[in-house]
Amino acid sequence: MTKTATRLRVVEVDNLKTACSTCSLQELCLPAGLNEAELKAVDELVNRRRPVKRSDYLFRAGTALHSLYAIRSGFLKSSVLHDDGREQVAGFHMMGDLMGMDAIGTSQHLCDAVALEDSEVCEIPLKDLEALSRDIPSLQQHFHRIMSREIARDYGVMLLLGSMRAEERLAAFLLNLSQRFAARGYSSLEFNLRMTREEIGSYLGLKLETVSRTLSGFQAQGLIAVQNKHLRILKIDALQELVSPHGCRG
Amino acid sequence: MTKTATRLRVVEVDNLKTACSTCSLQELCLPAGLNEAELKAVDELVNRRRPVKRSDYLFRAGTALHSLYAIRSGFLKSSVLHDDGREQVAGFHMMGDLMGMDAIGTSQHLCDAVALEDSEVCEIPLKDLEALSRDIPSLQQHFHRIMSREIARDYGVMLLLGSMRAEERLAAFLLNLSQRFAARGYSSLEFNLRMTREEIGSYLGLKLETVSRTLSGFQAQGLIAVQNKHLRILKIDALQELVSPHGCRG
DNA sequence: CCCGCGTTTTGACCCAGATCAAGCAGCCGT
DNA sequence: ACGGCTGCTTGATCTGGGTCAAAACGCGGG
Repeated sequence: MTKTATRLRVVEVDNLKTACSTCSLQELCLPAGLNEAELKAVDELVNRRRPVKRSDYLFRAGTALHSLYAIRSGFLKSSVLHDDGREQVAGFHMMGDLMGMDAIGTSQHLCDAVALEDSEVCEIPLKDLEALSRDIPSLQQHFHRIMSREIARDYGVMLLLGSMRAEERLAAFLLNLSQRFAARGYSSLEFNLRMTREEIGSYLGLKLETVSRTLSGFQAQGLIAVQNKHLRILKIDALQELVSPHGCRG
Repeated sequence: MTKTATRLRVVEVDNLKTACSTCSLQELCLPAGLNEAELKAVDELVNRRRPVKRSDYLFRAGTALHSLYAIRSGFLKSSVLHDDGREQVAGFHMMGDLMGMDAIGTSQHLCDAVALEDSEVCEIPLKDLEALSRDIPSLQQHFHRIMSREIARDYGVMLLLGSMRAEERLAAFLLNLSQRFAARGYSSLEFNLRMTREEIGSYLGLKLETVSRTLSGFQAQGLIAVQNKHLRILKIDALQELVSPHGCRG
C-alpha cells in the first residue's frame, strides 16, 4: 500500500497518548473488531493532534480541504456565512464528532469551524482515510455510517427549522444536547451551555431575545433551571412532551 | 463473495438500455476515466431498474435499507414526518440524483420518498457499492463526493430556513431549480414545477398561501411569469439580487 | 361534455416572534 | 477594586407570515 511514508515516523512516548487504540473516544470513533495490524494502521492515520484555542478557527469557509477532524475534547460550532453577513450556525460539535465532511464534494470548506472553548482535534488526511478504508471494510462502513448520520442529523434540523415553533425548537435542542452528553458519559440532566444565546438562536432560527425569553419561560414552568450558561433539566419528560405531544405516531 | 449471483443474470437485449455505459446520466452519476472492465462491473452493480408511478413510495421511513437509488428519470420528493403528522419536505430530487443516503447510518430509512411524477430509478445495493468502491478508487471518491454534496446542500437549506425571509427563500428555491435543470440540459428559464404549492411551502418552511402570494408578488414585479405549474423566469438577475443583495462579500 | 375534487388565488384578520430599548450581571485585564 | 465590555434579561411595540374563509380554476373520470 501507499502509506509507507508514515512508517518512518518514530513512535515517541508522547504518541502513546495519541494512539487511537488507547483513546477514550474509541467506541465513538473507531469501528469495533479491528485486529492488531489494523489498529496500528489507524493509529498512524490519525497521528497528528492539534489544539484549537477558544474562538480560533479550525478551518474557514473557502479554504482548501486537507483533512477531516475528529474532536478529542472541547466544543466547536460550524457556521455558514450568507453573502450579506448573516451567520447561520449549522451545528455544535463535541468530542467524538467528525468535522469537515461538507467539504469533500468541492475540496473546499463550505463553513467556518470555530472553537467555543479550548479544544483538541485529531487531524485525519482524507486521502489516507480513503486509502485505508479500501483495505479495512469495517472502517469504510464506519465512515459511510458517520457521513450518513450527518445527513440524517441535517434532516432533523430541517424538520426543526421548517416546522416547529420556538418552544418546540428549544426543547428539542436541549434534549439533543442532553442525549449527546449522556452518550459521552456525562450527566444528561446538568451541563453547561458552551454557546451564547445568540448562537443558540442562530442554530434554531430564532433571535437571541426569543431564546432568552423561552428559557425563562421553561424555568417559570419548572421544566429547567438556568443560570447563565449552567443548565439543569428538571422535567425531562415534560420537555419531551413539548417536542412530540403525547406519543402519537401509530 | 455474494455477487456471483448476479453473474447468472443473462444479458438480454433490453439490458443494453440499462447499462450505465450507455446511459445519458453518465456524467452525472459515474466517475470519469473508468476502463472497460470497471465499466462492466459498474453496469452489473446497477442492473436493476425500477419504475415508480406518480404518488407511489420509492421507500418509506422506518423500513430497512436495501439499496440506494439513482434517479434515471422523473421527479421525487423526500420528506420527514414529525410525530404529530406534520410533514417536512427535505428535498426534491431529479434525474442523476442519488437517494437513500440518510439511511446508511442506521440501516433504516429516515424519510419517505414519493414520486411526484412517473419516474424510473436504478437500484444500487449498498453492500455491492461498498465492495466495488474498494476496488475502484475513483468510484469510492465519487461516492464520497456525492454524500458530501448532500451534506453541503443540507447546510444551504439550513441557511435558507434559519435566516432568510419568505421572498429570499422562494427566490433561492427558483434559482436552485433553474440551475439544476440547466445542469441537465433543460431550459434554465422555463420549466414546470412538479410539486404543489404546499410541498414548496413545506420545503421552505412557509405556508402554501405565502408561497402563492409571494409568487404572485414576483409576477407583479415582472420577475417571473407563472401559470399554474408552468414557470418562466423573466429577470434572473433580479431574483439573484433578492437572495444576495448587490454582490457583497468582499 | 359536465361533474366533482384537489389545487390555487386572494382577501381580512391575528399572533408568534422580531425589533427596539433599557438596564443588569459576569468577567476580563489592569 | 474597578472600569469597560460582552452577554443576558425583560418590557413595549411592530410586523411578516400564519390562519381562516371563500371563490375560481383546472383536470381526470364517468
